[in-house]
Amino acid sequence: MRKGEETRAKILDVAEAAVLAKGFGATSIEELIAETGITKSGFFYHFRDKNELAKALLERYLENDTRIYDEIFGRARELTDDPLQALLLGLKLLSELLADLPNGHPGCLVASMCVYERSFNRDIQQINREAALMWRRRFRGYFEEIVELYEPREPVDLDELADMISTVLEGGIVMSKALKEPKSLPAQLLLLRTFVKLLFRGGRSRRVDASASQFDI
Amino acid sequence: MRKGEETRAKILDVAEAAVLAKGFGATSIEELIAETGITKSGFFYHFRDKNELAKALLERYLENDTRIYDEIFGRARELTDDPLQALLLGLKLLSELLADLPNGHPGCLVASMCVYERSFNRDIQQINREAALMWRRRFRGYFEEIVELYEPREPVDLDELADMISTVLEGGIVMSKALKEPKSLPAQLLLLRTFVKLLFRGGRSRRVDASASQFDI
DNA sequence: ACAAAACCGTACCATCGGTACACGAGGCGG
DNA sequence: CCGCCTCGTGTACCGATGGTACGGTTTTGT
Repeated sequence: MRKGEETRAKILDVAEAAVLAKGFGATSIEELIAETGITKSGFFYHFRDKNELAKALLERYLENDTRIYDEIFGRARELTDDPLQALLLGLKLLSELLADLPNGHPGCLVASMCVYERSFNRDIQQINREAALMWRRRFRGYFEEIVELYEPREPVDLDELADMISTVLEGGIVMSKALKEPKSLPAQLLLLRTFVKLLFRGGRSRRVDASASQFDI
Repeated sequence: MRKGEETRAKILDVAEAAVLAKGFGATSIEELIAETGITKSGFFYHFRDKNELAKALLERYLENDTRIYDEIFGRARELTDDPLQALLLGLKLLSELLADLPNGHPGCLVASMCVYERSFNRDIQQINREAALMWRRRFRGYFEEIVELYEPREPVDLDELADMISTVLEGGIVMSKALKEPKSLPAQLLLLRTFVKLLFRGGRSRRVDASASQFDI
């Protein structure tokens, strides 16, 4: 029981690295079992087909993703009472985390699977969609707290605003890879941070004491 | 000689649609020749291997891409003397164009090929990089004109700012596909437009007559 | 009319995803 | 200690695919 999950995890580890490096289609099962030290039968014992591998890969990736976001934005929230400051700090922390990755961001599995689209099962597309909606809910929640205190200088839809964080992250990953400049991704995230700052700061604050919002984190 | 290019173009048409729908790896040559009405030998007469198909595909895609940008931002530039207004108008026109695509943006080949990365030849990666740098130069040019007249409210790097347009476009495509909401991409682009507006407007204008910049396009 | 360009037909090969099925090591409870 | 279940191994096989090789044929420009 324990051993099985170990092997399974090892397959997923190897597969994730390969998929992020070469794409899902270019990752062969034979290559995975060679590096894992397993046989073909062994592989198909754990995963019925390649589709189920993709599913498991995606689910594990998203769990880890959620954990990281919870940690970063949770920590930011602990450090300040102001929701705007918390988000700005969270974006900065995330940017620093991304900048510290030695070889740049390895790539996003969601984006990787999005490219394939119709080659995959419906449930994978569903997982992808739910992941995007999950991100939207998360960041929208942050922005809802913010607009209770700060009036945006321009009218914006909170869903779209929330989506922009995911958009810049996904786009930043693509552009970082295209440019071969790992620093591009964290830079773009900081630029998005500037946008959030411009959007809510300098505008009329809805709360009485807005002095704290003038500090630059 | 003319006929050859016709067939070649037809192959590229079929291939582009297939690649954008299913990804490059999931697109089989046999499928392409079936839909093109050509034989395998005929295919390999035009392209030495799949790699060269990818290269031709990418080059053609980028030429078309450049043409569209030239047209849109050229038209915007003709309609106003103000570089900021021109860019804001261009972004709006581009957003409208993207919103009018019935099935949403078909996908970006650059992003599609970025995912594959190491499965491709060096020259494809090089083309990808040069495409990204080309976009950077284009948009940086626009921003350079702008900063001569408008002082940004926050200090920004012009390369990063230029990259953000590509970033939002690429990320918007990914998120649109993940969310299955084609309208997300044009919405994100308009949000980026809001950012540009906030960044340069309301700040001190460097020119004497800044009244025109207060019009909302 | 002639040569080059633009294919067609066929045969073949290695790899890959996937199936099927028989068998074996190891732990765990009874 | 027996038998069962988990977790695999080993082998053989299938269809599809990318790719090669090569000879033949049609189409086209000149």
